[in-house]
Amino acid sequence: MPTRRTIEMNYDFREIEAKWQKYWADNQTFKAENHSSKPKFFALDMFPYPSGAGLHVGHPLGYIASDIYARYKRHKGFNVLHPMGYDSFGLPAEQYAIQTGQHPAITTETNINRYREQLDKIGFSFDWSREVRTSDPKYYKWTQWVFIQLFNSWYNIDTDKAEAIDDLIVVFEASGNTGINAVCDEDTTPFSAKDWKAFSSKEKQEVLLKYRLTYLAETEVNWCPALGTVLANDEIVNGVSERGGHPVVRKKMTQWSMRISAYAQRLLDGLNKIDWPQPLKDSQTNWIGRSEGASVTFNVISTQSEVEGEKSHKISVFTTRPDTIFGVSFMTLAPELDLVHEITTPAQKPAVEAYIEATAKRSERDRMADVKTISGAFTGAYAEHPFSKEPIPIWIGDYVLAGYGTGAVMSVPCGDQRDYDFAKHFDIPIPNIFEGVDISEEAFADKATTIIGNSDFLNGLCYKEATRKIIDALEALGQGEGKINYRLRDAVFSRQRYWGEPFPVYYVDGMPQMIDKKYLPIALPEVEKYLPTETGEPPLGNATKWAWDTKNNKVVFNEMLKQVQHDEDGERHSELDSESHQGVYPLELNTMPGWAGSSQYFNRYMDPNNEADIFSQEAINYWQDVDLYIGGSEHATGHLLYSRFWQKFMFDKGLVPKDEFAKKLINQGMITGTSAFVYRDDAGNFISKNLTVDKRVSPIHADVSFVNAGDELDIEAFKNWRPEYKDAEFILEDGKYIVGREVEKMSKSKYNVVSPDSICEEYGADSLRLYEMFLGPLEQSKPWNTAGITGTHGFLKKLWRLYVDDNGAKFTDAAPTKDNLKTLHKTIKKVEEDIAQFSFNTSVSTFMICVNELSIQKCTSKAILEPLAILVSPYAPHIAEELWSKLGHTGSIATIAFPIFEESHLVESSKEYPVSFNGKMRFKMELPLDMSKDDIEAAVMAHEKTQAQLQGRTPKKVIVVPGKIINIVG
RNA sequence: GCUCGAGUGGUGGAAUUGGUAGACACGUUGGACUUAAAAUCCAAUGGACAUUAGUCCGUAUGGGUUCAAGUCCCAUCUCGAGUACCA
Repeated sequence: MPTRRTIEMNYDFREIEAKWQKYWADNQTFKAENHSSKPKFFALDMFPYPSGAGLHVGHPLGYIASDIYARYKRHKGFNVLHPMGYDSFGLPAEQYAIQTGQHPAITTETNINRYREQLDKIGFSFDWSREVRTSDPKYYKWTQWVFIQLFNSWYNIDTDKAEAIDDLIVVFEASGNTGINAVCDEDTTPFSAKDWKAFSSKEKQEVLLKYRLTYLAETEVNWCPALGTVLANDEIVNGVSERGGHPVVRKKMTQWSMRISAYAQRLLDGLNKIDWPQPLKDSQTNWIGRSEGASVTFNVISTQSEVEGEKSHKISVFTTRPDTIFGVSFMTLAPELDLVHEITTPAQKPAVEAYIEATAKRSERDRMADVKTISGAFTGAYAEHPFSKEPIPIWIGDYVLAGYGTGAVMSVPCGDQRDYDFAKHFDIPIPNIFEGVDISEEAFADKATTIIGNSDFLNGLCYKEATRKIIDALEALGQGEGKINYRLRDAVFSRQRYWGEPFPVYYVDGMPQMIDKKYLPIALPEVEKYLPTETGEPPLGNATKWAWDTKNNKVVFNEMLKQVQHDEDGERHSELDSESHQGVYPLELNTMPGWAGSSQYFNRYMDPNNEADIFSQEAINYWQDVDLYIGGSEHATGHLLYSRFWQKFMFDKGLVPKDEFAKKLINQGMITGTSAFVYRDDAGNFISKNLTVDKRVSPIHADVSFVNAGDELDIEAFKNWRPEYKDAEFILEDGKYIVGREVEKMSKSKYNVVSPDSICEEYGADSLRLYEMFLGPLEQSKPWNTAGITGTHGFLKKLWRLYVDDNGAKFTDAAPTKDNLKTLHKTIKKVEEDIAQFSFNTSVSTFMICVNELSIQKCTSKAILEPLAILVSPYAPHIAEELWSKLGHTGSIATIAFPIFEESHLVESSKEYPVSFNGKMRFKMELPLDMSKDDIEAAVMAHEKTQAQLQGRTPKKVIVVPGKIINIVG
């Protein structure tokens, strides 16, 4: 039993860490103030989804890095905002609810509590008074509120920002929509002020919906009738659902969409002013996919079969190569375009319809994955070339995607490989419009060396000139114009799920109405079952109390609705005539997607308990934006793009002062697990790894907790793991069973998960924090190996012994020696440089070197040991606090000023020069640093080893770089 | 296919503007202390040759630039991440 004395003298991390974690909580040490004379610093982590599996050692990596930075900034005199919260809406909780009937709110609460316990044990300096949870009605009230703001806005291209929909109505009333330059639906038709005034209220709402930044639209989704739900592309494998293997069909559904495409150019431009990793910026750039070119309209030539009175058709295409327009030998349409049915001739109808049916069966992903197979069908129709007036056959082909551009291309086989392959396959002519280029084998797509030929008025021109000239000609003809196209599509914002934010929306006459801010939040209703309804409605269709009473402004029971009608597809419609509804209307049944709650949480942290506003202007004006954001790169084109979009929208509305929410972003790398394998032969025996050569064995994952640092298996533990292993035979080598090891993603199913709890228990949080950083560069992925933690744990013990030994406190008031000061200041310098570059692994080594040197120097001087404790504090805060109090200080070390580096302690008078011969280092010699080049050369030449190296030769050249190196050539 | 990133001992990884390759750890080996173990401390540890002195090889591969290359240039290979018929 340890005496009081040994607890005092030994590094008892368990007691120390518990003590300081309690101190920080009791004293609210890390509470950030919204009023401060100090400069602000906002250090943010991507908040986690609280899964049932808890944290493994990979999760805290980024949190430790940002915590070190946050603590460092406090030492540097900043008012630091370092919050944490939970992205607590999501599918796993809902799945669990479906299986067990347990309410997702309960499992979510349980998981959050477990996360909190695990996070607390690691000693983070989070300001927990600012915690947010996306599934908390007090939080999602503001998610709903932002949605309403988006609904009430439209995008004005002339001012290049979002503006109030009310202002748009004023314009409509005065002059219709013809003078408006807005981002809106493609099918928006022109109307005058007079037309507008003549529209019914419903017609007006329909028109406005085409302009709103969030709007209802028919979207194609992957519908799985058996599961009664919509699936994401990656939930579909080989055309059937991943869960259950049910068939999936493409289906059009009315869903909320976000007009993010309005911000495409600004999202692109904004990348230039933020310090984010280049790969992440690249992937956003590719995702937005800007391409410059022209839109060209082709007239479809009337066919004899055309029904009388049918309007003439036009096909609009986008092309990046309008200069090659004289090389067009056919056009290709996406099979799903409605236009296809309208232009197909009777003779071609069977072939075309068969083809459309065949492509509908393939998922979008299948179609995209299969690049090699060329398929298509001729419609029998022809388009007219805008200049040559020649007829151009119109084909359909699944290599043209309905969702990109207009879903139609002008095919130039000599200039585009896909068009070339298509033309070859179907024996379509391939006219050559390039000067001096052979296209008998493949298409020619190099813009830089293009000289146009065989193209009427474009002959002899290069790509740039031809493009300019053809766009002018198209404009003169009224059949085209220069255009910039973006790949970025509007984002679907509806999910047929239960565990998400409800929309603050009810429907009158099928038109969506927003609920006033006063009555928010609209809380998730209770449901019996979390599955879709029998009629195929989303889970909220099961709610019995889910209607909006506009008289009393509250959610009421569905009985208050007079009737609910369903159409053939099972969709609920509010076909209640205005007499019968008595002011009660059906509420939206969809919920918001996972990214809704995470798109503005960083701003909410600034003023998380504000009930009147999303945040006060005072708070946002003080905190401004995120100074450092750390998180995984997997969010590159999801969360990080949507958040930037919402931020720009909020900026347009004057709600936030910055149009980019995070100045600096770092992607932490993944920590991989080192899986362990045992090898079972056909007889069921387990054979030690090195005896498996030439044997037929199957590797089986063994839990890594059964394996020691020497890869030896704890056979008893393994036998007790599973009943089927109870009586297994083990064939040993040298009396041991050795496992095989392999680096894989850390995952429960691979039994290679290491939990931070057991590490904290055995070695302490400070050891864990240091080790996670010591593993390697923050941004790289690296394998976890628990055995190595003895390195950082040993360092902490060594650090402790610098201050305390068996006789108690060691430190003295003795003046520091020159060596002591040199060691200290070398460390300050290196650590500050490392933190500035987020190179935390090298600063841990630097601490080790520092402590090794001070131990050798037998340093006991408080003048060294006090600043050292502060230096270490961001990395290993518990031990630093304890040492600080042992040094006689009261209160926390957290805001004590960081030691100041003084160059004077590092000034050297001499240098041990490496002396190289023909670039190879042979020996070293100590020389004064102020020695002139000539004197150095003379000294080196006089050295006996130089003569031995030269063996009588005369050097051709002697290179002296003062303070660096000497190289003798010859 | 395209875009981006990375290849250094048995392992994780160091190495400012080109200037002593392998810091710091883990592991391994030997030693001290101990009845023993743990803990701790000391020493060795890229490879080959050599009694020592020392020599040669060595940062994925092949070239190149340079007094000097892990670092710069060209080509190739391998691995990882993202993305995908984008007109």
